[in-house]
Amino acid sequence: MAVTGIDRLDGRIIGLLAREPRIGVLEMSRRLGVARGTAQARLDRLQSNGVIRGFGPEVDPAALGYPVTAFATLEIRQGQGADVRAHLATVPEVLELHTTTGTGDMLCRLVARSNADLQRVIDRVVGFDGIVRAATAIVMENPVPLRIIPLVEQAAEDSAGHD
Amino acid sequence: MAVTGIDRLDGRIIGLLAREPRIGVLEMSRRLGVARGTAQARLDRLQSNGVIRGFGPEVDPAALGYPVTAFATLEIRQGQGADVRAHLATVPEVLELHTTTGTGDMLCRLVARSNADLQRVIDRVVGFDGIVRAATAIVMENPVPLRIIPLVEQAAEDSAGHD
DNA sequence: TTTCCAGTGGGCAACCTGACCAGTGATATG
DNA sequence: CATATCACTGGTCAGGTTGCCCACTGGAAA
Repeated sequence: MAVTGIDRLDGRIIGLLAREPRIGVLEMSRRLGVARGTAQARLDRLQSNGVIRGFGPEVDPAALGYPVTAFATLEIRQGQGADVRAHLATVPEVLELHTTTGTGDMLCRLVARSNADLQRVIDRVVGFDGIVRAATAIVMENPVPLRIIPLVEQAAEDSAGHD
Repeated sequence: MAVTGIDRLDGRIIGLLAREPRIGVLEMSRRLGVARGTAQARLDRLQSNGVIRGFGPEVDPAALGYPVTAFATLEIRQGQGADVRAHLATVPEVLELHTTTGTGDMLCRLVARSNADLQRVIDRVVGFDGIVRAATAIVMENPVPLRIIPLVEQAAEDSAGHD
């Protein structure tokens, strides 16, 4: 079914939702200048498409007492990948894990209560047999926090031609 | 301001919201077995605390036509940091940017329409004077997608003692 | 003891949702 | 050309939810 293109209206819906997440379908249709049913249908489609995965609460780890973020590049012993994945999944401070090409085999995002606490987290992460080596980079600043709107706008424009 | 501890009830609220984001305060209070006002007040506090940053839609880049994710480690020429940050902020495919300690100076998350397209994105990213060198790791699998619930539970348990 | 705070349980009007429906214009399809 | 199909409009409806109010309770701190 080709790529799930989105048009400008879809883009505006996502933008609106990003700016004011608690907005209802009715208010949304008013701002967009379309009928409520249309806004409803578009939103339903975006969700069943998988373009919008959900509206989960965005929790700030810092506010939870975990102000330190780090990225760790892990080198894995051959054939231990599955075990390492399972191990890392049990560590709450591992927020995200990817397997990658390149120098390391895996990349994970960690948080900790302090720089000192990061040592504990890293020990727990690498204290597992399949992990050969770990290189950690502590995050100092976050000039661009995780964002999606510019990409949504790009995608909406791209598909505008054949729409 | 001490650390913004959360207790078990807060933890359950966040968990509930994560599982069923479209749930209302009334239904939430029913599930939690507390009065509606309590659920309301807790939720308000979590939001003004900054623990819950918002309820923005989670958009899947893959569904938008960007199925390829990569991480790039950038080395920056001394004193060019601010310029590079500004440059990267203008690239829609840059989803996230951090300045870090360690081998590189910055780490950014990229998406692209294909492996071939990733070349275009990287060219655009590094086609800027202040960037000395870039090392890119393409994401193959994502065994642990960005998550927060385990950490929330951890935080809720930790503060349960002195609560 | 008094005050403060979080929580309870209830009530109220206004609003929103999900579900319908008939009608319209544009775009395929025969 | 006639006919489906599709997305959209604009409207209705009952039922649920929200935001706001109130009085009351129990625990903790001053």
